[in-house]
Amino acid sequence: MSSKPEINSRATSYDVARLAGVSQSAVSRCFKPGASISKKMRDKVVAAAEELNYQPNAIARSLISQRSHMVAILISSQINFYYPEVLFQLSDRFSKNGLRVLLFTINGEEDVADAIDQIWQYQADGVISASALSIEQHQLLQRRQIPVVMFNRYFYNLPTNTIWCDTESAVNEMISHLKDFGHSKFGLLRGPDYSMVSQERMRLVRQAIDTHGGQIVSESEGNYRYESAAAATQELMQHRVKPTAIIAANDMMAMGVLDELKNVMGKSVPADVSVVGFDGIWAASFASYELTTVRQPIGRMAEAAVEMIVDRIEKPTTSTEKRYLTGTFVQGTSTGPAKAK
Amino acid sequence: MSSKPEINSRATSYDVARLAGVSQSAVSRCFKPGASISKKMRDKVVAAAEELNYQPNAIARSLISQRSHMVAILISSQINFYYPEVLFQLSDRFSKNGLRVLLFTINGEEDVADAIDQIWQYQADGVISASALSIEQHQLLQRRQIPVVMFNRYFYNLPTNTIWCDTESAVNEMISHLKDFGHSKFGLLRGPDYSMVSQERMRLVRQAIDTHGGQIVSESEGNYRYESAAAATQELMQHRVKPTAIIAANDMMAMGVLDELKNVMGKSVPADVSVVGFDGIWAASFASYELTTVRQPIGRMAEAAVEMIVDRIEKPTTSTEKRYLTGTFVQGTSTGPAKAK
DNA sequence: GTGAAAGCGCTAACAA
DNA sequence: TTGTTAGCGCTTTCAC
Repeated sequence: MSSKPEINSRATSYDVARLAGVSQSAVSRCFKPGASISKKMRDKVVAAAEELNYQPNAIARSLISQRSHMVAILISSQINFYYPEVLFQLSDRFSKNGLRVLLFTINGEEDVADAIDQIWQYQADGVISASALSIEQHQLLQRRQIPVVMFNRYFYNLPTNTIWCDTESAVNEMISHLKDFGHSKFGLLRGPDYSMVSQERMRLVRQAIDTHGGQIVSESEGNYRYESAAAATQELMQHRVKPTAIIAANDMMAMGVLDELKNVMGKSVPADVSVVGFDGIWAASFASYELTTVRQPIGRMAEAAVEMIVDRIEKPTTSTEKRYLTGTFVQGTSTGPAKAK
Repeated sequence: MSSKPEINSRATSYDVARLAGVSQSAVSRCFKPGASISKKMRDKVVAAAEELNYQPNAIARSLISQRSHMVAILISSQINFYYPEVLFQLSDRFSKNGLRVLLFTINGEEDVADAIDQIWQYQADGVISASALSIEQHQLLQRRQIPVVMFNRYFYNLPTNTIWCDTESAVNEMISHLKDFGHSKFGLLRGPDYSMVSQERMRLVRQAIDTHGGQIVSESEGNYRYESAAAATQELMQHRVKPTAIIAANDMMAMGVLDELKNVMGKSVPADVSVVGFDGIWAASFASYELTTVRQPIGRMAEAAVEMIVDRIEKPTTSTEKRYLTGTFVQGTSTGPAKAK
């Protein structure tokens, strides 16, 4: 009766072993899936464990087995609806895969450096980066043998594990859709210059406009955030030749464009101007916006990212891979016939 | 020259000690803030550590020191803009405090139970719960001596650490504001019945309506989510006596109400109906909504939560505390003069 | 199938 | 101030 450890103090595998009258290693085996152990032994141990409320100490386990079963997620803490969607999708899936999430919200370059150190110190098994990562930082992780999967970003000419959204055909559809509505004068709202996502999207847009005909009458740059769209919209619309359709590099800014046009400039969307975005975030589907956009299959991308990192953790020699998931064109009510001249 | 450990294999404090020609414990001390160590020794160790790219293994440190420096955050993964705001605020602050975040996104009751086990196994130093937690689950954490801070929820008659938003005076202002606009027929859109936040908000609303005069002509219930507002709005407006102002238990639903009224029912807001919400989430301030609402000081609440859990971690005997931060009334453009009969 | 024993990498007495 | 030593709680050979 007195073999119970102090109330309040946590039971260890030794306590369980003593109570069950077996060796400590037997207890360990009992909690290791697929270990060879007789039913009788298992029952004894489980009973003792239950009585003592025993659960293995994951920290000790990590130390000896060199596997923390923790995965780090790096994600921008910028207020932007895209990141939370990605984060929650990833997190939900990691827990289903028996992995814990170590969260690092990133506000600036220093945060990344710090996160990378913590990842190293805490022996995270892998990293998903949905935040800016420099080549040096990526290489540092590689040198430390920590598998990395980049979410929606990659480096040129560098083997990386990447989940990317291929929007080429969707962009084509989008421009063709605008063209069908009679649009030929486009305004472009780019993302930040350093953003590969923005570069790629804008490249595809230009290419599609070339193909389908039309011209870009004005351009401006935002920082992906809602607020940045207000000034950018003014800039786009102040041009001598006004665009009849505005293409923003992400939904967040497209929502800002729409709001500026409707609620500040007194324009009507899509009667006066059509607006399109990229991402397919949830908010873009709200009745006040109903954006026409190119949707990323965020759920499937998260699924793929988790799968990819799990594979690399289990088999570190697995070669790098880029997975391109196809984005889809989604027609909302933010686009309509171009206003007759 | 050959005392360097295998390239690729991580350096330990022993490797550093060997290279620096000192004892392993000296290395340990060097990385422990405030340990007594001579400058000369520190320089030697730091140089060796740098050469080997040494950083202490946090897992081993946690095992021996019984402090993981990890804090668990439980948060609903429901698609609702409120939670991500809270999560990012908390996470940013935890990293500033030298604590790592172990994230648990919660989809249902089972997820909570699972998270609680993981928290125990991973020896999280503390827990912030911004998700539903049963009394039993809370008590289990208490029995395991893990400090818990509840974010925006608490139990009656049970000592808990809680961060709560006091909206009483703001609600009064809100109702008085509506009254000034000539509103006297209110529609209430409650949150789920089990939600204390909703109960409290609705209680204060009723109380304020009693005080200022007016009647509740119709009521319905939603689940806090945007989508649930559509049907609820129809229900509210189908009543014989129609409300001129609708009060929703959170902004997310208020946005849904506004969209249903404007974009589906063809009403004008606030000309036909006024709409108010609770929370003060970022999206509620977008030009398409500009909700009149009661704002929670989310940043300060997060700050308080972090402070509270840090205190409890450092001094476990600290008594429980409830902190009530005051919400503020924010006037948007979703409210205006009541339509003359 | 089971037990004994050797660590994983670190911190924290305790001596010197 | 520094080094020696004993674990933290577990996994994993290795005998039996």
